[in-house]
Amino acid sequence: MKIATWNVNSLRARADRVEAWLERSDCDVLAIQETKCKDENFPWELFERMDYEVAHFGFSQWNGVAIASRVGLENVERTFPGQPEFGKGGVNPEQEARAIAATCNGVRVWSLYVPNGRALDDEHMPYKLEWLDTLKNGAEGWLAADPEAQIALMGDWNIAPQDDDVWDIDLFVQERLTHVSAPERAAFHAFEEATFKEVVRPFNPGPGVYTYWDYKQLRFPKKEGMRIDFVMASPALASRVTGAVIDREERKGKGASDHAPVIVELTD
DNA sequence: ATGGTTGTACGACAA
Repeated sequence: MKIATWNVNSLRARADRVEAWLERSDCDVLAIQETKCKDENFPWELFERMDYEVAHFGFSQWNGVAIASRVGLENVERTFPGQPEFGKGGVNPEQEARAIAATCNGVRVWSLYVPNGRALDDEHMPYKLEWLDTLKNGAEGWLAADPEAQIALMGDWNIAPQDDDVWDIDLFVQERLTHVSAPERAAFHAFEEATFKEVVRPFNPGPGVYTYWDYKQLRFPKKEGMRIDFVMASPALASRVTGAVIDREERKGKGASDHAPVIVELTD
């Protein structure tokens, strides 16, 4: 079985590329982030045509997550328990469309779009950290309830856990940029301390291996990217992983998302 | 050339 995650940066703008990619990648499950649409605008026919079931969670032009599967799609869950709202205590607190889960052929798949902290001193940063901590606590509970659970926490984590996960760590530190700060990295490593294993890196070691390249400043041709898309697997799922691929080719050409798809192969 | 983009409520804001 092959499961994948991909921040498509608008599913409607990317519909043709997503369809072509599904066709050639031969993936059984695709966790999608940044659909940037509501259900009424969602390209349901695309997935019908390709014989995938699909579940979507999106209620505005922002965020939006989905899971497509051709090996079953059961017990769909939108948001994780206690998922923080942004602007809590403000006028319009909003629980954003950043997490959806479904069980696909025995694997509990979460499509996650971790909040962007925007700046180290921005109010989105504590939101991001609380969001991750709450998810981690929940995931710990799922494993405590069933240590053999096969859980895939996959998506755009908006964190670069190691210095060589960005093209120039000195620049990030000097400019006080997000994604590489100690609190963000600690929030990421907390999942590993909770016995989840990031299963993409071992098959795709750096330096210079990325999953995202900014549209601006010719980042892709200059090979200046970031490794911020990950698959965190529970121990039982991690033991099934036989390979992982970052599909850098998909970042090429006109009309590409700024993120590459990330595929994980599992034994039966 | 010292900036270079792309997506979304069409236009300011997010990444």
